[in-house]
Amino acid sequence: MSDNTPDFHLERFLPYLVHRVGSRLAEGFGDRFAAAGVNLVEWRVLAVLYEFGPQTMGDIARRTSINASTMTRLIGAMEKRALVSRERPAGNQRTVHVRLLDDGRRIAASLIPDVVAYERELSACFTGTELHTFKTLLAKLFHSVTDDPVSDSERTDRMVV
Amino acid sequence: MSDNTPDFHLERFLPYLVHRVGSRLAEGFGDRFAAAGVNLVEWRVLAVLYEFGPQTMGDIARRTSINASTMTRLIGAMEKRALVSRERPAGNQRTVHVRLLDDGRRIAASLIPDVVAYERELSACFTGTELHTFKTLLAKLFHSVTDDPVSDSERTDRMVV
DNA sequence: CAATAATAATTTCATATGAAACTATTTCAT
DNA sequence: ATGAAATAGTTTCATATGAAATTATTATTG
Repeated sequence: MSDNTPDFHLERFLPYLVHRVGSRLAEGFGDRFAAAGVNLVEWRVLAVLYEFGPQTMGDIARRTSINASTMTRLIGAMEKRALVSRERPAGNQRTVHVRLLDDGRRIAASLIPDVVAYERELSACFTGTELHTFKTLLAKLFHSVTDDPVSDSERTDRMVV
Repeated sequence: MSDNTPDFHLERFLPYLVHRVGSRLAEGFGDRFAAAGVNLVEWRVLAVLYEFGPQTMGDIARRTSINASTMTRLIGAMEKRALVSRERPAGNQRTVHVRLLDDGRRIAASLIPDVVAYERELSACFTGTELHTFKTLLAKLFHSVTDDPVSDSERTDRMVV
């Protein structure tokens, strides 16, 4: 054993495993949105707005793992299509609150059954227990490598409501 | 219950969970390569060459989930830096065999301890059993959504050797 | 054994992306 | 309260990316 490199196998390397699964899932996702007139990243934005309600650019960026400058452009484009609205709230003028408009909400809602079906297809290889375990471990890992998943505006909303 | 949309929660939605974990892991990965003079996608290429030996452009593309045209550019750049070599083999002139050169192999080998350490940090939130289960489920899902992970040249290698 | 189809890689082209610089607003410290 | 630091979002700019067209080679089939 004069070899000092640890024994390493790509097929059991965590980032590799996650990356390839992520790529594959994203690919398979594509066509499901074409009909609704949105792409994958736009779906992600609609989904977090649908799920968590009105929120700041930064919150959406964090929740979708989309870069801030990309987010500016993305929300700009979605605003033009009247899927979302943008507003600087009176309370904090440096933030921008984004909210779903009717068309955006309609599209989001119409996609839910599709994505649920997609997930069901994907999960066909798992038992119910496996699926549950898998999701739990994914969430656990995510939280472990994340300091603050999401910040202010969500909390503000909770307090206000 | 006049509501016909299935109850849907993003935080338990498989593609969402995978995507955000993947993004996070990729981010954390970045700086570990800067010193060695390669970026994330270049690391991926080096890693599959290191693990699976000489192979075609297509094989690398499939294994790394990197698009074919991106791969052409990427291998071109790595060839210029003498990390890999490119050759049209006599047997099949329409394929291109890529192999690690000394510098590429050296860099790959030098990064292994780093990425192993990175994985260990990531896995700190898991028990040994959880980590094993997690990887197994990731691999299972990947294979389930994949027809043919990798094709010819690898098999050819096996037969020839 | 041509003619056609399929495959592998590359090139072109239009678009998407992220880092860094910039602007505006709010928070902090003295 | 005033100046300094921090934060949120946008803009600029250079680079990365993928889809489709292109070229070259190998397989198929009539």
